[in-house]
Amino acid sequence: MTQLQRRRIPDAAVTRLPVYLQILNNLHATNVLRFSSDELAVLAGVNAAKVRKDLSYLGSYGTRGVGYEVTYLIHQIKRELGLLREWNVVVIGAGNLGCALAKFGGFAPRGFPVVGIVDNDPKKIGQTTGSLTVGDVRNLGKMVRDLNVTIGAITTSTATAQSAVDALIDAGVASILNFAPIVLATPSSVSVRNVDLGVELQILSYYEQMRTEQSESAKTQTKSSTASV
Amino acid sequence: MTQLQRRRIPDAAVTRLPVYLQILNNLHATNVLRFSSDELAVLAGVNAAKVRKDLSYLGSYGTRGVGYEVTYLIHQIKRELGLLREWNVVVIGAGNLGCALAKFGGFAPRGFPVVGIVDNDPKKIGQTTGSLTVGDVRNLGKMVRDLNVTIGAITTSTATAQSAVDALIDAGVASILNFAPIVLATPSSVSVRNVDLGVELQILSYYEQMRTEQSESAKTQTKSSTASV
DNA sequence: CAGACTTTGTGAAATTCTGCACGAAGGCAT
DNA sequence: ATGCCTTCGTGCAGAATTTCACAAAGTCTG
Repeated sequence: MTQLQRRRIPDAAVTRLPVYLQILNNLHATNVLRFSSDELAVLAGVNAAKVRKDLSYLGSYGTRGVGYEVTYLIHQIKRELGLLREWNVVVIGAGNLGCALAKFGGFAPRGFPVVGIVDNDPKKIGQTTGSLTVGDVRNLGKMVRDLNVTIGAITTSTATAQSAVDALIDAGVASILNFAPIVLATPSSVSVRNVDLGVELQILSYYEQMRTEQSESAKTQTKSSTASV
Repeated sequence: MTQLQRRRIPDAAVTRLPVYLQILNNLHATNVLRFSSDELAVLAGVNAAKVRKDLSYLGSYGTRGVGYEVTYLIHQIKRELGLLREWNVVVIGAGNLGCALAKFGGFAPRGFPVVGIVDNDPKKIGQTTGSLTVGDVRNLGKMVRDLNVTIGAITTSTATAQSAVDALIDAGVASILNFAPIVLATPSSVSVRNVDLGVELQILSYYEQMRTEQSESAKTQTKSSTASV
């Protein structure tokens, strides 16, 4: 029972906590003070017991017979996810997507300021996008150190994505958001989250086809699946 | 009892098949004819037994002692995922992201042509983006029927995302790619895939914080578990 | 303050997913 | 053909995740 070390939260629960946080922020914005696991479960589209178990990984912050306090739970989730501080982001690849991310102001207020953008194309280096100037990818190491970067977003072409991630890891960045449609080779100490619309569409295609075939065979069976990233 | 119906593939496997397909397409492009489960496992960053089990859901298409044929497997995965036909996509919300998706030509060649884009803002309706003209969301039903749309991509503001998905479901669309940072309320017969960069960043934040704390404590602790996503 | 009512927190069962281990099935060399 | 080598396909056990079910702990009412 001596649990000085932080409790480890199951991966599956970690992916749901940001969703809960989003919902609680909305509740807070509409002046809701308290919520029950049942209410949150409906809003998040999951089982109520799962909500309670997920929240219990943070500690026992509910009150039996009453529920949870919105603001307090928001704080606890933020604490657990490491959102009480900022994590600086650098974008690699100053193409359409990279520049859009750099210009988009929506990440800084959520704690993920984009503090730099780099490319390997001499024609792009030096151009400005939003409030940032595109740097040379060869100076990535210095940039990471000077600007205290912890997260790298890869928006390069597929062909250069692997060298981009190698450069990031070299520079000491261990959290990567990858937009290139490729599986990156990384040591297991590095976290990678892939965002690939092609993959998402193909997953939808599978379930769509299942439905199509099912309604064509016009019989019993109504099994469906909903998936979230 | 009678198993005329298609084998049901586990959800976890369905999400990996598109990744395998991607890799096999690359192998094909570099004139590789055959591959073993081991080779694909390395490229996909997963266990070889998992690869074999995943592929076995398609049928027994490997040759013992030899491996799998690249082109044949590509075809089988496409068949299973429903990628031998096209699935038409409509974009709801003609903002930055919506227009970018409409203009981006990368989906049509992969079997997901964007055939329409709509908005509810009179100022946007009638404008052209790429080869498409922004339609009125009130005509969504007709558009879905006339253009045989099966997938809807929601790129509206958070505030209008729910009414957008309601309209899609009304129109008979049951596969939804949602970019709005909100959990959509949908019947269980509808498939939803969420793409939310904020959620992804927050997940990365959790594991980054775990690493940070671990390297800071870097003492006395006997139990050290490595976190990898 | 007692009893009815609500909702949490969590063991335990059920389900899903993963990975090992090995028999089966092919190729290849002699 | 025979025997060796490689690699698939899969049964099974263990891990992870989800769900159930209920005691515990609180509120509320009269």
